[in-house]
Amino acid sequence: MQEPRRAKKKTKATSMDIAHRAGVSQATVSRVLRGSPLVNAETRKRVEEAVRELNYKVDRHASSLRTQRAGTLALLLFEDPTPDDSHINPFFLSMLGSITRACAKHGHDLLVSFQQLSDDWHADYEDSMKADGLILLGYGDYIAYESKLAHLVAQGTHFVRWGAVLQGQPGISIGCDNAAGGALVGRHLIARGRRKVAFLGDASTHFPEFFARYCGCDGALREAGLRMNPALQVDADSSEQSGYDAARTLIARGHAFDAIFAASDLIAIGAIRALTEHGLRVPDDVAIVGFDGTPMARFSNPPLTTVVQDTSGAGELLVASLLRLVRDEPAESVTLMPTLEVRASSGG
Amino acid sequence: MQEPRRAKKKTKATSMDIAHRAGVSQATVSRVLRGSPLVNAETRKRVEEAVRELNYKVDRHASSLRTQRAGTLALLLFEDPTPDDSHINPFFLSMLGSITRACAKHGHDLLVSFQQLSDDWHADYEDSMKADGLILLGYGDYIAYESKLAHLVAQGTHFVRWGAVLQGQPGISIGCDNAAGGALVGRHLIARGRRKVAFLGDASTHFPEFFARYCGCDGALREAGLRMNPALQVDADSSEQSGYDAARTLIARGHAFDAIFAASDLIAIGAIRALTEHGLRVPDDVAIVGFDGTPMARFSNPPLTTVVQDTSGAGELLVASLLRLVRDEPAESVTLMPTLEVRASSGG
DNA sequence: CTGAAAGCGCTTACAG
DNA sequence: CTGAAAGCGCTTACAG
Repeated sequence: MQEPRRAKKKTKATSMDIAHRAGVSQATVSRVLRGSPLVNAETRKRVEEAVRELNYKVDRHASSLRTQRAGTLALLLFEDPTPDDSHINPFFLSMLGSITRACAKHGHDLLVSFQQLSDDWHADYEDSMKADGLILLGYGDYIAYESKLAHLVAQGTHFVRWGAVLQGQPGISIGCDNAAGGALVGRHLIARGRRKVAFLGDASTHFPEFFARYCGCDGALREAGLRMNPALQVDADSSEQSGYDAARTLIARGHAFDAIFAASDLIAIGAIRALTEHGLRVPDDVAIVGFDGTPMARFSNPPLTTVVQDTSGAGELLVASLLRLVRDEPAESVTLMPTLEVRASSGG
Repeated sequence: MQEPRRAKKKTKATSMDIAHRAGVSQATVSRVLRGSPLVNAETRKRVEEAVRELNYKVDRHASSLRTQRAGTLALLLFEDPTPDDSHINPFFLSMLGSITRACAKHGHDLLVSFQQLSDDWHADYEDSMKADGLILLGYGDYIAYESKLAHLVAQGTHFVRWGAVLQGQPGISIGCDNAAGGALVGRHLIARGRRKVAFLGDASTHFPEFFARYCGCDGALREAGLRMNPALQVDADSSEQSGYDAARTLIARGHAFDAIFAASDLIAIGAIRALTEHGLRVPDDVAIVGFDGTPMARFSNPPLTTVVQDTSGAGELLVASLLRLVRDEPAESVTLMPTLEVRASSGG
């Protein structure tokens, strides 16, 4: 007899209970639940009824132990530059949303974990059978990052990452066409009559996403006989504070500029704050364009023109590609086209 | 012979492999890995070495099947009013961050799932042994919600929820002391010389969090011989658009007001936009205070005074309480004290 | 179309 | 302190 100290959960039904109730073997119950065609329609109906009556759910661990499939993916979210709580880049949170939805659509569960880029990664999700594969999300110094990717490949880990798609890169990546995005910005600013475009964000091979945005914008300027001026580039990582600091540095240098291309929306919003404090008007004195298409771009003052990344498409593609890898099917890196959303910060 | 079509993952090591290598029984390997004291120090060392050499990880499914513990919690995030992708309330995303961290700290994994409040919930995470318990996050019509909570209790599901802590409520809740937060706002506005305080947000038992904020503010006004004027209350759910619409409605009503207490930061930011469009200055003509303490409050223009909820404390408490329930230990509902962060939108 | 049986990789009484 | 053995709840060849 169980001690009824508190409302005890009644013991969970097993496939044995279902079998008994439906008058079939336990193997047949399993066949029905896995959707095997090898079951008589009548039998199937009896089993399904028993399943409903007892509110039976297949035990995930028993099933996974037998099939050697977890039915789960793991999302590793890197948050290196801003280790302070709750200050995750909102762009990655949009990605998290779309990845979660894509997982559900593909009938998989999603484990979420935050990682320091510097840490040993929880790549052991797969070794412990907790997940069939990994989705890596978050930027950081790519040079350090790449060797870890190579390590994952060497271990045979199934993974996809979000980020710059580069030649000869280990593993497969899904990323925004950052150069195309940068070109959209360059052409837009030129069409608005701007000539001296500053860039806030690291622009080196250590941060290939930002670098490609820079180069794309430069390419568009060159089409118009202009070019980016390295004296108007200031390093910044993707945070409001960093954007604020970078804009102040830019102003302090004393070179003239009439537009800022910020490598991310957060940087742009920090830059607007710095410019406003300094008595510069946006967009009258300086046009500003961000990158990412985060919700806050719409609410900033003035509303921010931004390059919108296709987060829904990205989530779906990340999940679908990873599931292909898990099934040992071929998959390849893909680049997604961004779009420009014009708002008041660049003259509307 | 395996077909070497592509780099095959070498077969995963099992505890048997470790046992063989360390020259002990498989049972002893298991004891070492579970930290049993019933192992000789020498033996332990040999086993640990073999574990390291073969990069062995305990198989989660085998372990969980045996122990009947998943070692995993599930987070159900409701997003009813705004089903459009990527527009999740940033406050909940902060919560997600802190919950993730708290889970890691307590040695548990976290499954994340988005749910429609109207749907059948994925309460079956526990029935299928995928998770030991549920964390419920997200507001919505509480009246509809409460019956679902009662249902979960009746089923013996282990869960905690974030939200208003009410008398006689089913299950346990962790929530902000919304009335105290409202009182902070009321006293602050009075101290700034404001007298006619409008409220943007539903204020009924259907939305007990907003309602308590309203009542708390009203209580503070009464201490000063004033009170909230129902004619200055406009319904709104927690979105920028809804805040914008509500502020326009408020203005259209034509009653004088010199302050707005917005039930959330998103509502406040929408309200600022509406006021600005209408030629009203913040804070000179109207002081505005939000609620939540989201990152965007700092970046809004003007920066938004807001009631900061303790998301780190909340995440930790949610996880710790749920784990107590899972272990059949007593746990109870708790209310967390918020703080007021004063910025320029209320006169600084 | 169905059942009996083996086995996935652990954990933990039980016996020594 | 250690090993042999049972068993967690499934899935899937195998035999009929």
